[in-house]
Amino acid sequence: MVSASVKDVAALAGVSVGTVSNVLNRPEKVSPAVMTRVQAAIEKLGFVRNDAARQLRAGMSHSIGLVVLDAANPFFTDLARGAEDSAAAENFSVLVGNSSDDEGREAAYLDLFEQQRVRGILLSPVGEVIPRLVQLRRRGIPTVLVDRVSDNLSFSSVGVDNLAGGEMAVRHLLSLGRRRIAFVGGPTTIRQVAERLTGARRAMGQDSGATLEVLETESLTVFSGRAAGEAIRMRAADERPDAIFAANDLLAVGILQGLMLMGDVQVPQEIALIGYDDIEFAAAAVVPLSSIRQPSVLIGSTALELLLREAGSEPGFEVSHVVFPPELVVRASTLG
Amino acid sequence: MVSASVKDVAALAGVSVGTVSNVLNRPEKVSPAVMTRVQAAIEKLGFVRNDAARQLRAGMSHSIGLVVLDAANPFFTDLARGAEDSAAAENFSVLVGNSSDDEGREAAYLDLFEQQRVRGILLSPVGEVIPRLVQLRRRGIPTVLVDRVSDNLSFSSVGVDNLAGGEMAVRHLLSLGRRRIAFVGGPTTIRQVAERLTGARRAMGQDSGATLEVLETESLTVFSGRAAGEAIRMRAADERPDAIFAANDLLAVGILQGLMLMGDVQVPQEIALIGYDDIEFAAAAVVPLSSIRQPSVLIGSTALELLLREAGSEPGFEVSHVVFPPELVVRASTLG
DNA sequence: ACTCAATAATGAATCGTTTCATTACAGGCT
DNA sequence: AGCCTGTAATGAAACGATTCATTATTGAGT
Repeated sequence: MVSASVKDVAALAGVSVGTVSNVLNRPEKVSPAVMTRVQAAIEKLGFVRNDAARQLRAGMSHSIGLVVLDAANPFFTDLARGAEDSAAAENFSVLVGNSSDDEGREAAYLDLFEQQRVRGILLSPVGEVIPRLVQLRRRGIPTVLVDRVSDNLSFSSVGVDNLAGGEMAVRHLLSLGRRRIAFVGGPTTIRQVAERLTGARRAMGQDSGATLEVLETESLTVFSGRAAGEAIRMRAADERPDAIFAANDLLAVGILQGLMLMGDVQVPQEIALIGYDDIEFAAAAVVPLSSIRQPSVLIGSTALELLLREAGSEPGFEVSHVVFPPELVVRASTLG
Repeated sequence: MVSASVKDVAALAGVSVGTVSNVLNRPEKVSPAVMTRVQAAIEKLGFVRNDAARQLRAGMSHSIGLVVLDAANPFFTDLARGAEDSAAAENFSVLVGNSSDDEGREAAYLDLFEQQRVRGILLSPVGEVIPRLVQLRRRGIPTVLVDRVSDNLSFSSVGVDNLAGGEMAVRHLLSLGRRRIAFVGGPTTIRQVAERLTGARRAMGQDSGATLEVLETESLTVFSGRAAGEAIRMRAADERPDAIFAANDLLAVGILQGLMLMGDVQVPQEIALIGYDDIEFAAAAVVPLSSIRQPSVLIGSTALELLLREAGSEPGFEVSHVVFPPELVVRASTLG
């Protein structure tokens, strides 16, 4: 026998299975004498609850599914930590899936989570998943969108205002007196990138003397950034921008390296640089990076709380949208 | 009704539940006519298997538990990816838990995984967990240790030879003609750190003209590294080491920044620097970092394969120990 | 026509836990 | 003694998928 069941425990303690269950779930209903007898039996047999059986009976699991775009990005690591902490406080656990920007993997995780009858799903979406989410909701599994706002109002969401963030970044660069701004980021099919760019354009609109150049990258990684930085370094000095807004910090770190190679271009003297996310590494870069902070841990914990609230409610529950304000963090890369 | 069961499908298709199950699990046993009828019913009702019920019946889940020391360290992110890919190939899924170097959290995840009756556990251990692992194995849940070798031979393990790695790093520094070597890392209670240091000492033994200084840090993070780097930069030039071996790449990145601040110390001219792990970021650092590569993805996939093999076997199965050789990767930080 | 074998479909039993209506019992009160 | 109340403990039913021994059906072979 591989593991003991309540029945075994009951037999050893000389009580009924119902009583064992009471010991486990409603200790106050059990007399002290029986209590200790049952506990001794549990101890002796090394009894461990079978979660599958509990779930089957309960009809729902005690887990939450989380699907992130990129498990290697510190932003999502932090977000996941926030969600896990909040979940633990309510005795839930979080299953993390990494979609790696791939619609197929995203769909596979949603299927898996549905089979597991998770209590709800936290999702930073890749593809056009709304119909699938509607279906899931109809089957009793609510979703909260994270790191994404505004677009489809029929699902709750928690995120940061990317437009405001983009605007804030570029306005900061303009306030330093910079006039030839470059936006580096891509692919622009990624919603967050597109929104930050829109925000940047909005900031430009207020200042007619300045220009905005857009350099699209293949991905939001350090390597893409480095390539972009080197491309800029190769230009004649008077063709370079005097400030760069990178769509995220990984890019910004790469750009920094591309620019400074051989000491060619000084940051911030010649080119000011600002990133997005304020990952831990931004502050630790060679030239500490200015950035637009997103409260990643808070986003995760808030989303989870919203989700649990929604999961416990009746259909027709009204969804809510939490938008945290982005915050400008100024460091050496945009001083002077 | 929140979701349909096999019974509902059977009723709609006008067959028995057993037949529905056959459609799902033994399609070859079912006549084409019935097949399509059942599939139509499944489609119509939006039937989704209930994983809890399957598991209960099967007695075991189709999941593997993985507990890592630090989800934010790219090394573990890569390892997890390797494990997930391998698992997916055999139709298993991986549940990831982050122990954050904390024995309590580690224990909590082991409990959770036992309740879920996972098929096996991949663990990079924090505390003294062997007794607990013995217990789990007795209950039918095998464990494979990752990123840890040699110590307890009663469990399978997959890792890299940290002694050899440490030796390799320091021998490389000596071969450059450097003589005043510093080892930066800590806390030395972390097994991997201690082993790398031992390896470093072994390399020193072969060269009597050289000295090894040990600088212990509080953690293996960029910030700890930066502090160590700054401390070294503050010394009089002739008291500085001429080469540094950092216990991991996060530290090395920090050290690099601490040293180069204000352009004071040149790497590698004045001080050569080598890290450990060869995370993606090492190659992308301002001065690309030499490092000791660990095949993180491969470690993860190998460990998972070992685990599944062990899970499918009889008790008494002999454990195995896979030790990958570390590999020296030379980049700009140790040239010249 | 009849037997036999092969193929399809059936449905009751099972996994382990929780729930809840029911029973058992002790002690207080008249 | 008889009745009532409240507390403890009971054990059968339920959750949903899978399995497997059994039954039904078909068709080939004589």
